[in-house]
Amino acid sequence: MDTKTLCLAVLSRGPASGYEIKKTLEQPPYCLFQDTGFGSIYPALQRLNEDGAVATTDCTPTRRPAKRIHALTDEGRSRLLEALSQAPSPDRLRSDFLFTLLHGDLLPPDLVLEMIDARIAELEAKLSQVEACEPRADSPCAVFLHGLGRTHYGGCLDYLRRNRSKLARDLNAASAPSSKRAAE
Amino acid sequence: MDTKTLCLAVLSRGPASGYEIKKTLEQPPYCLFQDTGFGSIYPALQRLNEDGAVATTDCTPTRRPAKRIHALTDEGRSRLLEALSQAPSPDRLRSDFLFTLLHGDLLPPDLVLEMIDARIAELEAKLSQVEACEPRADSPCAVFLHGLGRTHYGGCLDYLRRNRSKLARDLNAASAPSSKRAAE
DNA sequence: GCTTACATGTAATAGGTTACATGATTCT
DNA sequence: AGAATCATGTAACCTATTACATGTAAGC
Repeated sequence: MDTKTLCLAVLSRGPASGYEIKKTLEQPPYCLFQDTGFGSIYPALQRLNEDGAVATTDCTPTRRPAKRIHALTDEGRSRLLEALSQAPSPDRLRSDFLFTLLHGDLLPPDLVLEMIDARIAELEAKLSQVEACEPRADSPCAVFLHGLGRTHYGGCLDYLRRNRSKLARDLNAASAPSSKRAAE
Repeated sequence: MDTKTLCLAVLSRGPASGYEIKKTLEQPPYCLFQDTGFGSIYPALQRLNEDGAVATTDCTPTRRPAKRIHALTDEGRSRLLEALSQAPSPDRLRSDFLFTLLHGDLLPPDLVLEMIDARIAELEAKLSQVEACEPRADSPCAVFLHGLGRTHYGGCLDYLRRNRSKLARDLNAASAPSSKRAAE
């Protein structure tokens, strides 16, 4: 999904400014599977306006960078529908954490364990963030997605918590086969 | 992680050509959280060679595009270690599927359900792919990651399978509040 | 008074993806 | 003989990130 479609999707919930779109995208559920900066949003909104997909009106002309509210047009709505109807392109995950973990054998055991602890803390934060934003009950899809998010984060968290100590043992056994110093 | 680090990591398992690196990256476990094309790999290897991080030797000089084997140098190894020791930057997931699902209320229920079925099939394929590649028992980190992958895919799959029918019901109830045609 | 949040936009850069270009070898 | 796989590389393009540039309003 390109930034234009992203903007259209957010605008389908109601008119908004570029700044507000960015804020919406920063919060769950969007922040869980998308990320975009101002540098992508503003140009996208301009092109969308040129193409007639959104109607832009200056809301606060007195203010210097006037707040520009963008509203979906019929053209924009049908474009969004079309984009959404396409077969979704495969997920793209870039995870430095997972990548590092895969090569954890090259690193000092303590460092690996620290990274896992940090990840556990992050997942806890994300999970409570997800749980905090209750989906609207009138949207079956939002409810479904909410549950999926909870399952995903909860499952990973659970795994990390339950297998951390085993990894710690195995790692220390591998790094000290004979008998180095035991504790630090 | 940029492509250069990716190449160094693959080369830490042993010398390889650019083509072989690409193949390795296409398979689990790498393919689960990374993706890179030839257009990124070959330039990266050239720069790595210029920087002295890898030693490149033409393996089959008779063949026209000679097979070029790249081997990690000490410089390359310490560079890899350094990159791996950094605090991992946050995961970046771009999921058209999740994005579409979030806006599923705008789409015909049947289309949403079809997408979920397709996703279930994809996840089944990925899970069996992950389960097929048994990690080396001597690498605690690889074993840990393998378990994490299984937990992740298994958990998502389980959720989708168990909640699909509920979503179908809710979606049809929402789209036909009174009494449209029942079946198609 | 200072800092944070609001608010928009441009320009430079870096990076990756796609398409192109070429050719050998192996399998069917 | 033809297709698929092996094998490397360049160039164009597209996109996103980053830094820059500017200014207001609200809260501390």
